Amino acid sequence: MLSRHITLSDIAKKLNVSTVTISKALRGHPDISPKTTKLVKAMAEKLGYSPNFMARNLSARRSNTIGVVVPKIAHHFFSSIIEHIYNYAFEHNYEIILTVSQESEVREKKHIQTLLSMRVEGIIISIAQETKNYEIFDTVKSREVPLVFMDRTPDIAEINKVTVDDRSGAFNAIDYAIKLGYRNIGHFSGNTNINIGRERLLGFKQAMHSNGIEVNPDWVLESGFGEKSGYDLFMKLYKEKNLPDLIFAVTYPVALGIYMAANEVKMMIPDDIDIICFGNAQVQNFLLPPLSCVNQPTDEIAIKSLQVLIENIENKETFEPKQLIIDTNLILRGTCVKYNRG
Amino acid sequence: MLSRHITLSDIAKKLNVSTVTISKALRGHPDISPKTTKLVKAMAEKLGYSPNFMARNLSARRSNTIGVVVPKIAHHFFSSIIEHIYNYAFEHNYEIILTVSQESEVREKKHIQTLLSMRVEGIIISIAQETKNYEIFDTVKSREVPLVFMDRTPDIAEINKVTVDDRSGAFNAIDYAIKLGYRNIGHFSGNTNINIGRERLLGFKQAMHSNGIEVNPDWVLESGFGEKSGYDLFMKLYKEKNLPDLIFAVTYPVALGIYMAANEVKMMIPDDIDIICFGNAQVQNFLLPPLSCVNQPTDEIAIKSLQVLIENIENKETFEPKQLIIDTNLILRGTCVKYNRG
DNA sequence: TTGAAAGCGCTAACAG
DNA sequence: CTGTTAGCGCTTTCAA
Repeated sequence: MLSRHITLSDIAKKLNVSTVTISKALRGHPDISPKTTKLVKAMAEKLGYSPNFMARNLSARRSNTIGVVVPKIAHHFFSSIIEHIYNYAFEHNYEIILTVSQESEVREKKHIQTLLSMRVEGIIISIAQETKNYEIFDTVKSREVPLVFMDRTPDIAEINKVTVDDRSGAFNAIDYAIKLGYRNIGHFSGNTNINIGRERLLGFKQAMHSNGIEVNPDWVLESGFGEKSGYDLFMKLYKEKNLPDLIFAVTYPVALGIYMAANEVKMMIPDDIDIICFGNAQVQNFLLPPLSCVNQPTDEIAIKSLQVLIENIENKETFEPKQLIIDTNLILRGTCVKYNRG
Repeated sequence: MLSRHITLSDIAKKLNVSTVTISKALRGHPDISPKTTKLVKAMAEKLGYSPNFMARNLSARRSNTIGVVVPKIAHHFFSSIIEHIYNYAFEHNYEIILTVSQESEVREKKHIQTLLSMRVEGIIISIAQETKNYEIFDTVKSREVPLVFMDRTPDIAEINKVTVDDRSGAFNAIDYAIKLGYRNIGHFSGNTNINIGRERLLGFKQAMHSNGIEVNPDWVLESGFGEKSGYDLFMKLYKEKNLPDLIFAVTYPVALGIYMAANEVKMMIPDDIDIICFGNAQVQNFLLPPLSCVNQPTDEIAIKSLQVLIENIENKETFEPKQLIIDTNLILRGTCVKYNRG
């Protein structure tokens, strides 16, 4: 780092004033006369001054920075959410420090510690699928750093949460499918340790029950949220020669994994096996066949999460934890073939 | 921020030693006896101490942090690269500050200034498509902050660059297509202001020329790198009733835009119109039809970029700018239909 | 082996 | 309007 960087006192010396004057002038403080302010700014510009973020924040005791922890980034749902978070934060003058846990609890914990170390003013997190120990969140709380759980949340009371209505999203999808005539329906549920897995599974079961259909336990399989899970589970059922007619995939990547596996064993979607998944991505329109899904509005999730967080940051004393639930909607495309033939 | 955070002196008081002892002990400095070190660490743990990143870096004059600027994030190429960068940085004990320019020159500049302000030790950047003014990069240079341009680079000598071999990637794809029998080939070239647009266009033209085929200027269209560009250009040609047999799309999103447009006007890919694009994504296998592409190894791009950067950071005195060029390979799938029928 | 002193670059009080 | 003083939390000499 070595001081190739201009400091306040460099400018001060040039102008024969104190560093305080410079500091104030640069921030447009009303103490300083317009004349001096102009002069100072000009000199700063000329010298290529760039304020030392760390010194400034250390001194001012605030960082204007928000930490974000997501499990994955090369995944449409998260990359889209992150993009929205960046945009909104940018408009509201917060910096974002993004970290990626890679679905690892250890890494997640380390990232949170780093963020605390950076003295971020708040954290938005979507927890890793393997996360079981919630102590670290207590740590965050004890540091009085506002925290918002987004989409993937642990089961803790009195926290800020922004989730989608997973249960009714799943319910509506399956209920609709049943009304179309599907009976043999399976569900690749991801990890039911996490709310999204658990709730989607619940919605699935409720839809089955309320339509008087038995759930076949062979077809309701738990695993992860990625391509590999979809691929592996499909292959398992394929080898057992025990495939349902329709699979409800807990995420879009899981559905992709099914496409991959089906493709490999030359089974045709949607005729031999059909799919609906939770989570939308534009590209689903162009899959072979186009993939039906439960749409979760990523922009709304991102913006609401940030709004809650900022509100919490800016009204620490009076703020009460908020739980927002965002609606989903069913989008029917090439899969869910009975819809198209109906 | 208010001090809900434990400091060195909090620990020091508890233990009746100086902050210096604590500081050293915590960092495992050999000055301190194993006994005290153990005691200090235990107490720090107990109190939930987390070092103040800003204070530490301000004092130590280094941040152990690397800044990254990308134009987009909800795009497989970049999200994949970023994921690799995170992983590699994590292993090498650097923090990553990721920023997204959204293809905007203004935002890009602001982000770079923020990164400088944060005193990052180096920057990896993939420039926005509209960026024309390179002054900011001189600023970075004058601050002696190592800089690596990744994939999308400006035309400046004496800089670190990690790019793929865009020209021969494009050349090979088109040359191959021609040998398969295609004659009426168009190219949606993106923005040729940037190396990747320019080089891919060049490769395209060279392949055409070297096979003695005239380039039809109506079919070689410049625009952006996103879905919308592909969509708009396709619609333009469609309305003019002047479509080639094969379109070479400068990026995967541009190709997706073509899928969207073709779908809308009920033209069939690959029979009515065919596509090859630059850039790979796993999901391309499952498009209707699967999309042929020039594959760019994102892991290699990411890791090499970071390696060059870290080398530059750690050997500032002796380091010489490096230009790495990474090979591509052609992946033929459902599009490029003559291949499949050949 | 430990600690006192000084300072990183900046800002918040308070005085002048 | 401007400057002095003090201190944010930490690390780096250098002395004890």
